[in-house]
Amino acid sequence: MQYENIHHLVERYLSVSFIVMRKAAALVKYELDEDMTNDQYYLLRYIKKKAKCTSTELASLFGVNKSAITAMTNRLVKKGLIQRTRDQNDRRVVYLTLTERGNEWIMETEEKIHKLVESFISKFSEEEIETFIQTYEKLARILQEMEGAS
Amino acid sequence: MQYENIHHLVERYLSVSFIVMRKAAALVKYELDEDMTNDQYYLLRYIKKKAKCTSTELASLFGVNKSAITAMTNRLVKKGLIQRTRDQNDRRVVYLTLTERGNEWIMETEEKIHKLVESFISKFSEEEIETFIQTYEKLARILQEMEGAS
DNA sequence: AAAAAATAGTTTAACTGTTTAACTATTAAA
DNA sequence: TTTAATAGTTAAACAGTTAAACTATTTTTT
Repeated sequence: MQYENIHHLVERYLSVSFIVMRKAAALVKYELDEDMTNDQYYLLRYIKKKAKCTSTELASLFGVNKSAITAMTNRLVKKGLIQRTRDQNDRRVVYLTLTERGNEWIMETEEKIHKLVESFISKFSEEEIETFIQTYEKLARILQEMEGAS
Repeated sequence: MQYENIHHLVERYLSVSFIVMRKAAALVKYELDEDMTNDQYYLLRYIKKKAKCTSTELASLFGVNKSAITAMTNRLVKKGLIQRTRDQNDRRVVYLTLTERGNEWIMETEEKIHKLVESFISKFSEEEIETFIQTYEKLARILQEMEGAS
């Protein structure tokens, strides 16, 4: 498939995705407690959704080495927001779960972040945002497939 | 404006934007030389586009403190990819420009990154991608306005 | 014109996130 | 029962970030 202005489309995509990434990150950061980072928020958010998960799973989700996850989880354990428990059937595996404090923190924070996202999503028509998210989700699937292929 | 499933839309947006951000970053990184980072690519890309720019401008673009830009530009100067020159009219101002090597590097790299982005953009119909980018650009404008307001 | 305030950029210390390589412990496969 | 593979950690080195204090210069106020 070949478009006339493919070069221009790519330029627009690169510029806009960079800007949205940085500005959205800044707005999310603004909602968090002083001592918490965006990555820590996304990590806790994921554990909350899955109830429990492993380092390997997080490394794949974040697209980083497992040792990066070890470092991040160490900080969250130190803060008392998550805990490690070994699988009794396969003692290589370590499950990460939220502590009570971790659960409270992510609940409160999710509320703030939801309000933030609502505040800009509500500036689009329902049809526009639905179409946008559908294409975005298709893009996510394509990127995940490409990762495996390359 | 109130949607029925606003909560669900926000959840989808948060999940998909996180995944696309991380996976796209991994794919871009894969195209770069070993010793170059994504942020360095985006910084050089911006200087190329503007021909010359200042720390303050980059700090605003990246949404970070000026000292973060100083650190980044120091590394790029050390690598011989950019250079600093003082404005003769206002000697507080330092302009950043590409060196010849910096220009060559960004030209080669832009070609690789364009091919990468084309490879997934071409999986959408022209109408779908045009609509998507338009909404994405509208989102970028909204986020930039919000930043000023908050 | 002199003093005060604002602007552009740098330095430093401390921290988060990241990779690579070497490592431990455990389980699965030959 | 060796050998492989898997799950996770450690340590060193670096990129990116913030906050606060700083230098140098220009603009505004009085």
